[in-house]
Amino acid sequence: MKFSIQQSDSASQARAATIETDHGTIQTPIFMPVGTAGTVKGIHQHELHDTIKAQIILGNTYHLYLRPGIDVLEKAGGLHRFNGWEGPILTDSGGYQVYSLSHRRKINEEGVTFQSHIDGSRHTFTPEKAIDIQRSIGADIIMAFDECTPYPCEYGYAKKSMALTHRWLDRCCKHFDAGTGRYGYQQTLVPIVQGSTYRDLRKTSAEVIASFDRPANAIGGLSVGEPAEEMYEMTELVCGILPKDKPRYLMGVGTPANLLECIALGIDMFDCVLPTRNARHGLLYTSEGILNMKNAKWKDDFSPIDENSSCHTSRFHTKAYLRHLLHCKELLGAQIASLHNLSFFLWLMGEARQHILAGDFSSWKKEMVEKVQRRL
RNA sequence: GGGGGCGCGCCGGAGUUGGAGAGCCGGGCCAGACUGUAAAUCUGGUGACUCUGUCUGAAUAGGUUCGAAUCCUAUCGCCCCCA
Repeated sequence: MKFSIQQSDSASQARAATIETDHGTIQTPIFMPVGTAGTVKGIHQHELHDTIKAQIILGNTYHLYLRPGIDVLEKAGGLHRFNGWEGPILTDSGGYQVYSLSHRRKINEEGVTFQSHIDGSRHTFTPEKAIDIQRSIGADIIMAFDECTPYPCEYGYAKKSMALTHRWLDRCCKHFDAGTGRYGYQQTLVPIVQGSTYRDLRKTSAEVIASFDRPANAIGGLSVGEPAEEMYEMTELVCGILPKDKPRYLMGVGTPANLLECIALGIDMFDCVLPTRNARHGLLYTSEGILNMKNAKWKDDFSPIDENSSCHTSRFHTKAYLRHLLHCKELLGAQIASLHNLSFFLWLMGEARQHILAGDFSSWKKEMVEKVQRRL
C-alpha cells in the first residue's frame, strides 16, 4: 500500500490523497460500500464499477467463513475471483460481530467463540485465525481482530477491553508478518483504535496503535449509538495522534453529514451499511436532503427520484414508481434505492475531494452539511 | 321456485350459543427507527370527539327482555343444497 497526499485543506484537517493497492488506486476521501457476504446487497458488480464508481468494497470475515466457507473461497482463488469484483477489497475481521452478536459469543484472552447465527455451531476466532481467514479471502486490506465495545460502556470494561484489543493486535501483527499472501498480491494489516467514549483511553489507544507503525490506521468502536458530538470529539482527538502521513479509516460511519464532518477532522476512509440498508427500507439520501420514499406524499409525484443525481436510474425513474416498488416489496425497488444511495455517497466523496483540491472545502462543507440533513 | 346457512373495524380469519367489547391474530394503510449488516428488518398507530376522558358501534328497521352481536319478525345482501 502506498499513500500519497495531493492536497491538505488549510482550514481543516481534510486532505485529498491516493491509496495504491495491487487491485487499483483509491482516491480519498472515499466511502467503501459494505458487501458483508461477498455482495453489496442488491447491487451488481458492473453497477458498482460503472454507475456507483466504487473504488473499494468490504467483505466480512465472520460471515464469509460461515458461508460459503474458506475452502470454497480458496478453491475459487480468493474473493475477487469468486465474486468478480476486480478492485480492492477490505475485510472486517469479525470484531464488529463481537459487538453485534454479543449475545451469542463468549470472549476470553485467547479469542472469541461465536455460536453461529445460522446453525448454532460453535467457532472460535483468535487473532491468528482472523488473520488466516482474511489471508484466504484474499482481502487487500485486512483488519486486526478487535473487540468493538457497546455504548454506553463502563469505564472499567472499556479499559480492559482496550487492553485486550491491544494484546490481540500484537498477536495479529506477529502472525501476519510471519506469513505471506496466498494469491500473489500485497495484503496490508490495519490496526484499530478503541477506548469507547473516554478521552484518556482513546488517547492511550491511539498512541499504542500509532506505535505499531502499520501502513494505515483505523478508528473503531464509534457510531454504536453515542451522540454524534461524542463521535466527533473522539475522532478529532484520535486524528490528532495518528500519523498524518498514513490513511485514517473511521469504521462504520456514517450519515452524509457524519462523513463530511469527519473528513474535516482528518478521516480518509469510511464504510457504513446505512446507504444500502436504509435504501431497502425506503430512505433516500440526496444532495437536497433525506426523503422517506414510502411516505404517502410521493404517491403521485412523477418527478425524477433525484434530478441532480449522478445516477441515470435516479433521473430516469419517478418517485411515484419507486414508492410503488417499495410498497410492493418488489426487488427492483430495493435495487434502485440502493443504487441511488451509493451513487450519492460516492458522488459526495468525489465532491469533497474536488473541493479540498480547489481549496474551498470548509465553506462547501458547511453549506452541504445543512442541505443533506434536511427532511424532504 | 323450495330448503338451509351466514352478515361486527379498510380486508381476511378467530371468537362470541341472553350479561365485560373500540376489542384477539394476520394483511393492508399511516408514521418512525436503522451507522465496521442475524435487518427486503424492527417499533408504534389505524371508529368519532370538545381526547388522562366521553360518545357511537355486531347488515337495515322493528320487537321480546332488567339486559340483545346472541332470541323473534320483516327487509336487504352473500353462500350452499334441491328443482
